[in-house]
Amino acid sequence: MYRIGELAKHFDINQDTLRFYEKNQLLVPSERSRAGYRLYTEQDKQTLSFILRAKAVGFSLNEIQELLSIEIDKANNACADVKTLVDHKRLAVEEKIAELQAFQLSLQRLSDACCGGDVSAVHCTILEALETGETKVRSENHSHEFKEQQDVVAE
Amino acid sequence: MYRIGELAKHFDINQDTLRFYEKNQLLVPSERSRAGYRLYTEQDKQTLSFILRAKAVGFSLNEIQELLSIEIDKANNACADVKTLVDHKRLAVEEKIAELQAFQLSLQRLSDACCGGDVSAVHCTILEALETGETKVRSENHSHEFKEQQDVVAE
DNA sequence: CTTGACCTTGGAGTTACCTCCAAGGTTTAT
DNA sequence: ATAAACCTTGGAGGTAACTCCAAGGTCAAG
Repeated sequence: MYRIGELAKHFDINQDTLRFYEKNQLLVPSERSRAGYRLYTEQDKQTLSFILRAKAVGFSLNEIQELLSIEIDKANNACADVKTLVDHKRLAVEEKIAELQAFQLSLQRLSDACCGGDVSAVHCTILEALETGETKVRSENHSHEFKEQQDVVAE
Repeated sequence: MYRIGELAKHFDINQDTLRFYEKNQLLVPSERSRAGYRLYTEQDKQTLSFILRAKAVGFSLNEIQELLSIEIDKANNACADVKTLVDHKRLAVEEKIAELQAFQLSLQRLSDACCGGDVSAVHCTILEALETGETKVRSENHSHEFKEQQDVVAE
């Protein structure tokens, strides 16, 4: 059993965040001490860990609640519905992974373009690294002048 | 050249979001028409695409700006610093990917535990699927007391 | 020349997600 | 038994990221 302060400290979050999660039914401590202190079980701790990790990869608290409330139960007829929901989430996660892997690759390219120095890359940004399959090589066209005026188009 | 409405429609976002991004220096349209209309180039469109994808995988606008402003330039002495930043980001992305893959796996298990029906799983939640290496099999302990979870997080 | 669909700006309002505060009760150490 | 370090509640405040609104300018079509 953890008290709110312990748990908060363990995950380096604010106690108020835990109270907030409780108010919003994301994480309700399994017990209360006689004095009314929140008491979190090991299971609660697991759940919190899940919540924080899900948050870190871009799920909203609403989505996380949705995930937490999924309970596949063969005795339940709604099983097919649940499966649909899960598969839907799975697709979303798959997309996120793909996005991140593209990121990963482009950051790698950015890193490689730098200092490592066997390539002739002179200039590179994340966008260029993402865009092109290879490290963008701009062999010396630094046309970084300011263009003074917005001389129109669009009639 | 795209006008704000076209671009917004293309990405299914609000025009005001684009104005907001401009105000916060995330995406400043390359040009303005004589009348003052924002004109976005193909390049701007690319950048927007990047911003939205980065957002989807949990980066804050501040972080995205940081990513966008990374410019590896061999002529620049700050190259090592940039490499450090990039590698740092790369680590963060790697972690996100790992998290998502764990998710992926557990969702898969959830899905498999359902309907597919060759296993004897009777009950399974995302937490249990994450926790255990195998599909959690609870052969018949339905302690489904009522949990009155009323007011779910906003709606 | 008017209509309607565009666009502009500044500023206010909203939502999600916390974070802080005040007033007070509980526990533990000295 | 008093201090400190915990905890409680309700409610206000804060930040990020939009989202909406009003008043008005632009532009192609009829």
